[in-house]
Amino acid sequence: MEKYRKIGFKLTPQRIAILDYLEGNNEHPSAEDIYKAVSERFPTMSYATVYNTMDALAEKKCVVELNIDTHKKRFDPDVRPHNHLICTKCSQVVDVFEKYSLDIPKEQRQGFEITGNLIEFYGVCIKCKNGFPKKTKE
Amino acid sequence: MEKYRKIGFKLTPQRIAILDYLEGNNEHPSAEDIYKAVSERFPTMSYATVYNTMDALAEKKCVVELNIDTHKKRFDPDVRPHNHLICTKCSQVVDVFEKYSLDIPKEQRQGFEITGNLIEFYGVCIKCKNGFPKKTKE
DNA sequence: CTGGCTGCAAATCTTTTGCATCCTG
DNA sequence: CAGGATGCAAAAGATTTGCAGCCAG
Repeated sequence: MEKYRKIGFKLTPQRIAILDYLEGNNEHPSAEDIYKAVSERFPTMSYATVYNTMDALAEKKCVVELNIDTHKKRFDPDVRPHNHLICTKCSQVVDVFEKYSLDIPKEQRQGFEITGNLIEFYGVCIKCKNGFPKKTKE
Repeated sequence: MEKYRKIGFKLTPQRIAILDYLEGNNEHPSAEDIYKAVSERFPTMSYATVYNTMDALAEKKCVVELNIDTHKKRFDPDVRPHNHLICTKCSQVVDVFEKYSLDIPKEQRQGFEITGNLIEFYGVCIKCKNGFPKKTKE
């Protein structure tokens, strides 16, 4: 926790509650997930605070924003380089730490300077395969 | 054009205008881009029609929906399997047709049945590198 | 004490929906 | 001529913003 203060991230009770929720969380929660979980402890918690906090954390590279859903940002508190495996039925996202080194042949780079890559694997998770899909909106 | 009618896709003047706009377009346009371009010819064109048409095309696999931006869907009229290279400064997206075969070791699959993958390469395009970034909102 | 943080409400942006009308096949 | 498509306006969902009051450093 001290590390946050050191990098100029002011710790408030709300922020600590969010950090607690994110600690070790590998469910790639959305802003809504975070809001719902944390507002149980902080009934006055607002979305503005969730978004502010997540923006600040992303800026300090303490969290990664995922563009997996089109119109719902999700957050990954694990900032180690890794890829994702996404269930096409229930949208669950799990981490894949296998390393892949990918290169684009020069002829195909179109002048870009490559800085990195992200692999999204798609599949069907074990629950959905067995006919017990986790409920989601879509 | 005949091929659309054959697969049960009813052709209206608006739809033909959208298809014309998409033909050979490799700029991965958003609904807004499509709406703006096509409504010049069809002043009464509505977003509802753009979304309806794109949904219908996606369902017939004539177009692919891209989740590159968080809350702005983009469309790719090129349905051949390929990956994308995205400029982190101006959000331009270019196609990469190099083939990569990626596999997740069994131990890391967590019971998933893998169906596919998508690679997003990140980089800085030649214009942004040279200090002439294409204007975007963000 | 001061600048950054909070929380409410209102605004914004993208996408969806309801529905009466229109027109392709 | 029937069923799907259109287009308007309103609704919905996610995120952002304005701003007054609060509190960590």
